[in-house]
Amino acid sequence: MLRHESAEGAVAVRLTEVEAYQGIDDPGSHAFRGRTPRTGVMFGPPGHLYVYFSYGMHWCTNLVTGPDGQASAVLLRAGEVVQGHDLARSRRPAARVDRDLARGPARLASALGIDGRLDGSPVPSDSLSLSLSRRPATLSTVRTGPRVGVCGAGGDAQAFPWRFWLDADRSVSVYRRAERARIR
DNA sequence: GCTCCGATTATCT
DNA sequence: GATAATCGGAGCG
Repeated sequence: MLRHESAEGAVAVRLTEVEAYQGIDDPGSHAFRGRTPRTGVMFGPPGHLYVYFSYGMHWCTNLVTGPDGQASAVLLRAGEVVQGHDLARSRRPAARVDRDLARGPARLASALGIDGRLDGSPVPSDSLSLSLSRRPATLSTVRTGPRVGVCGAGGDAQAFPWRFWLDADRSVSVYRRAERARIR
């Protein structure tokens, strides 16, 4: 469960879908081409947010997981809002039902009120915390598969089956064009 | 529920 | 100058 408390209030999300990115050896990772100004945080110590801007309009949130210098991170792809529903709804006016509040990486960042200003923020901190959910995942409910929207070798389902989601959880993001196109 | 399509810009080559 | 770890809305069923 990830919780962000800002001046507007607190929103917490129970994570239901993530993707792993290993680092400089992973062709699907932003870190693959080495350290750049954008990816600098990923190369730092674990326990920090790596927030990047995608497709010209969306923010996506990662948690740096590997040791200093390794650039491993986990992309937070989807979740279920479990605290601060009203605030999350006001940040996500396009979501018609609560299930869609954090169903997708950019939606999750938006619902939590995370943007580029939080790039590099430590977790935990006064405003950010990560904790066990009241409904923790079990091995039998976690499914794995190819990562979404990753182009080239990094999207190879055999080599990098590093998308993890809760089976049958309706807050898991839907497959969209980028992934379907790769399957064909 | 599904498919198609356009929006919009930081980042790197 | 091309690309991209995406989303929302329209139209259909």
